[in-house]
Amino acid sequence: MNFETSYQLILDNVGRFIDLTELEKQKYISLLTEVKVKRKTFLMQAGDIAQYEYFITKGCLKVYTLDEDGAPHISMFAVEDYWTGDMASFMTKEPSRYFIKAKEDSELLGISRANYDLLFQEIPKFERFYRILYQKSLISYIRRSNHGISLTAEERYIEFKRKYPKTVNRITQKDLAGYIGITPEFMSKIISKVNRM
Amino acid sequence: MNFETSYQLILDNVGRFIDLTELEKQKYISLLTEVKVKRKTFLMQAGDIAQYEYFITKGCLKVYTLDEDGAPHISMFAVEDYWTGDMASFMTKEPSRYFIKAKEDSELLGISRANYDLLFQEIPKFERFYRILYQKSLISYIRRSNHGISLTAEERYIEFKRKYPKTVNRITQKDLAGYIGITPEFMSKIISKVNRM
DNA sequence: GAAAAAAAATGAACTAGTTTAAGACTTTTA
DNA sequence: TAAAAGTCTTAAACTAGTTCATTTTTTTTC
Repeated sequence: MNFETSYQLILDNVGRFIDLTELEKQKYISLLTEVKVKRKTFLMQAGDIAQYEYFITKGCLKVYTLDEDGAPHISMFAVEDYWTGDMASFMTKEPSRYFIKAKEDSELLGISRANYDLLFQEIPKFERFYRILYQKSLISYIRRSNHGISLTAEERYIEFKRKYPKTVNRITQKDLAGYIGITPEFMSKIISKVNRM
Repeated sequence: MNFETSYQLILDNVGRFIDLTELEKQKYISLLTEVKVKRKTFLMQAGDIAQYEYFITKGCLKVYTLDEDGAPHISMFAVEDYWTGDMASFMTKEPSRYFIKAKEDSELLGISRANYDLLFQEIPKFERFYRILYQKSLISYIRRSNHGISLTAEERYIEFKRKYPKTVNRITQKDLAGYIGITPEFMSKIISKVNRM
């Protein structure tokens, strides 16, 4: 993808919540870093300090941790038009416990911590953009953390399919199990049961 | 509690992230509504549209939903210096699925949706305040929704006790079970096991 | 396009957490 | 302050989800 196109994507995303002048758009874009990651390579690993927050313009990545037993727990699948990273590490500058690995060749736009801080000084309107972005994310995380605790694994799978019908086809059953919070074996059973219904 | 004191609490809370002039403080306070709720009464019920977001200056409330079987799922215990409400309903003006019930006589400061919108026009700095507030909440919800899925009930209980040692003593075991996501019977077993260790 | 590696399916034995029920203890209300 | 209502404990039978082991199918790599 040429960068014109990927800049257009991020400007459209920002444009949903705030209006920018041409000058502000140029300034904003000058603060971004273009990043490409090949399939099966890491954008970030546990132990790293998160240097960037990313906007995905192309591809698919998984964000996950490993528990003490080495079992993966997937916290999100990041696809086009999504923001990703480890915000806790990005803000505190402490080492992350997350891995971010590309499932497909992917293209991202990153903002460094220094530029993120600068952005608010240069274009204070971005406080509003992030206020609304975080507010919306918060609403969906609150819903997810309640659902996670009150629905059965089968219900969570049906919910995921309903909410992200395209993403289901881009990820393996094993990764979906890691997201839903069950073993791949049980995921397999659920899927064959749901398909039979 | 006199209102001087409760205003001081909310101004201190806001003051952690932004600096306000005396004039801005007065303006802000003029947008707030004082609310008292007696123990065992509701601040809000499922079906209501959330008219306010609340800051708690005194007391303890539980925020919960009921699932199809009528079983309660508690999403938070709100105590002094916390913010609460149903942000989804507050923003979209759609009916809430949450109940908020006082566990102790409580005092709150509410901001209505109209005043919340006005606040950003009058004191744009508040975009920054809420950007930071939501960002921090998001970080802790992301952590919680991952923990919820990867820890056992016993581990979640130990984690809760470590993180909110004071709150544990203000709520019943039954409510704690509703928060942890297990039955009161199993909560009872976990507590007697953990105390024996 | 063959070989190697990874993912998916299936089944049997197991465990964390639920359900139901009943009695003891504590708090609330009149 | 007695009665009622709610909370906590314990235990036995149950179910959703795990673990481990094996085979089949799909994807990746050279």
